[in-house]
Amino acid sequence: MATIHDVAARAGVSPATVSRFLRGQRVRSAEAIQAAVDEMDYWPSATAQSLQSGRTHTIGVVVPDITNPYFAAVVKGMESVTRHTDYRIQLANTDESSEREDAVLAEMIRRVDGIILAPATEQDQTPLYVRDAGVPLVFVDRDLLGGEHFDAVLVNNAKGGQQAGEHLLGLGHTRIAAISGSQDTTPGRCRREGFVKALTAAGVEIPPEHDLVGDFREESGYQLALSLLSLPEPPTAIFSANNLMTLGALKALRDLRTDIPGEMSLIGFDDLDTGPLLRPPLTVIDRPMVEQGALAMRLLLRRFEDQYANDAARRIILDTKLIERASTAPPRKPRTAAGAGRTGRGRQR
Amino acid sequence: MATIHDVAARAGVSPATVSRFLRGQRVRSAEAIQAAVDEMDYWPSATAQSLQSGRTHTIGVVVPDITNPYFAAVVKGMESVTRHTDYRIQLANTDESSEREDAVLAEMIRRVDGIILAPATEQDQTPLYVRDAGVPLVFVDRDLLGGEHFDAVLVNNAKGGQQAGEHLLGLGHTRIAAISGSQDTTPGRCRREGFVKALTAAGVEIPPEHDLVGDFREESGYQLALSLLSLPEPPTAIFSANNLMTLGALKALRDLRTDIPGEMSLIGFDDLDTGPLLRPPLTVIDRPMVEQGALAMRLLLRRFEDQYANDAARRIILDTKLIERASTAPPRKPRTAAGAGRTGRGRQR
DNA sequence: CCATTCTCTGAGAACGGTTTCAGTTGAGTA
DNA sequence: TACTCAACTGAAACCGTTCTCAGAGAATGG
Repeated sequence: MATIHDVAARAGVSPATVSRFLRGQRVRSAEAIQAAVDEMDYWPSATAQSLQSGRTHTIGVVVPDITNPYFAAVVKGMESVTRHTDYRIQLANTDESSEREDAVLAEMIRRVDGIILAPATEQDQTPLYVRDAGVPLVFVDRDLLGGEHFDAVLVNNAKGGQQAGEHLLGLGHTRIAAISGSQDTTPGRCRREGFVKALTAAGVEIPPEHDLVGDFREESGYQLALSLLSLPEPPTAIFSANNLMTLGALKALRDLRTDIPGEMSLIGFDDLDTGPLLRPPLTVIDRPMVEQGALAMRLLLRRFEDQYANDAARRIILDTKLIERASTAPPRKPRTAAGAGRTGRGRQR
Repeated sequence: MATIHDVAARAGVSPATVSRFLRGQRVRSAEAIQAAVDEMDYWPSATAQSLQSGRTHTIGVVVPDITNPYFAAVVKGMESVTRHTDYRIQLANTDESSEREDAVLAEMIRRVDGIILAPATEQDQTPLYVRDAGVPLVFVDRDLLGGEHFDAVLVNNAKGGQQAGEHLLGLGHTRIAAISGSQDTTPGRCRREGFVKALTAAGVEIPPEHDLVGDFREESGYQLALSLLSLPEPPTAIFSANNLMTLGALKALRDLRTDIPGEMSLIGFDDLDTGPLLRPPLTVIDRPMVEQGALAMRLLLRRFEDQYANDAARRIILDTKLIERASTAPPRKPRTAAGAGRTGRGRQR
């Protein structure tokens, strides 16, 4: 690997002059230097430049699970922004584990200029430590309790949950269940709160056995849906708080041959590529995904510009949107008298 | 940010001694140094260490599209390996563009210790340049013409295509179409070749208008499926060469209300999370995904161990597996006499 | 008690760039 | 011819580590 000294020697100038030439300054021996650079196929060492400048031009991106299509889309959005800059992305998964997140962050702050994080829980303290280390931090998808002073790109989860609730109520459901996400994450908590709020406002109560909490993974959606279906009096509609759990719930309903939406309506949070192709096509609360990633990256890159470096935290809250497809419908038997007879698990076809 | 000099001064020793202590050597003033490190919350600069050692402990991962569930899974597999090491992943998308890939690689070789690449085309020359630069390179999913001297983790694409063809033939199809991927990629070319070979071996010809080539993206699957359906004599079965194009084809069939598998059988390459949930559940050629990523990463990390650094290239070729679900079935009317009547586009229900 | 080994230490030179600072050069002017 | 000033240059310091090497001090052996 040729160094700047080698090039300088070959061109008959000092390393300083080569450095100046490469950064665009006018230099007397430009041709000679260019020739030497070409002949030796010289590229400056990024590491040496980083050491000198104190900047790595690398952004750390920490997400719970890259195979979750939502996060894949978010990362793609980030990439679409960095592509036009000289920043690159260092990626890490936390598998929804705070410990893993702590380890990743502690490591990362030594090698990146900024971090975009979807924290594993709202209570994490490590992110505060990241800021102390002088590394700008942007939250995406999930917030932190006391995170108001950090940039963030979120969605109005409470309203999204509310939309889901109101949609089911509007169809006439009254026995409604929720499969929520981890209650120590912002989306998990807020989606549930918004959902419950909608029901309460309509005078519909959600009994504890219908108010379940999962962990955002497919398996928990599957298990919790199974448990709902085995209740003596199962709900007529389920709200599932993220894409993977919705998939799990769908599998459970399929396994038990529950008719959707005849016997059970299902509404999810976050659309899927295959959402329209599923049997039945899924009704979901949708939100911008790629855009969220792109916005978060732009927010972060702004922090590197002197004029914005000390601005107040910018909190971008995007709106959710109901996409009505065919997995929700009015309940088959509108609740008439108090049911003494227990509703058997129906078999279709 | 405290430096090793600050710590040394505080502990009353030289920087060299602090460095030695930190790397586990025995040192007389261990307690004093430890105390200084703790009090100042000192962490060595990764950049300075890199400059000194010549290693960045970073692996570049270059894939066409991280939102493709296959590549997301592959990356996750890689991450599951690096997690237990002190290597991290730098991620880049190429959007299937050779130019973008060239730019990314040229940049990357200056900042990573090794690269795992799914090349945009088989003809790319830049990867050879990567090796010249002394950066170990491993191919995953896709190979390079003349890439035999590089480590690689691939699947037996030809055999996979053949399996797909034989499956359709076995069901009795004779009017069979293929929606292949880019023919300048290994998987695109080999899957098609294997598929055609199976048909040819059975004496079934695939006319040019049934032998279509897409670009691995959903939209091309959609468009090509549409064009197949608009033929005067459409096929009774389609083989689609990757997950996204299969999704596109499925959407086209859905849009035209084509009955699957009644009117049209569909077999895809690569399974999807939602594969079993789709209407109908998809028959696919499956392959290990997470494992492929993990294997590729292990292959690469081996190159950093002196004892393996100069070993011959290791080429791991994994097997594909047919997963029979409900999107393939015998053709409704087994081909009897030469059809003069043109088969209208059927409407169901 | 001296010679020999062993263990630990710090100064200083890398690593490969950029930046500062004090020149040097040469053109333009009096 | 001497003087001024702008444009360019190179030596050396610096970024924060690790490594080399010579030397100091302690332990061991005779």
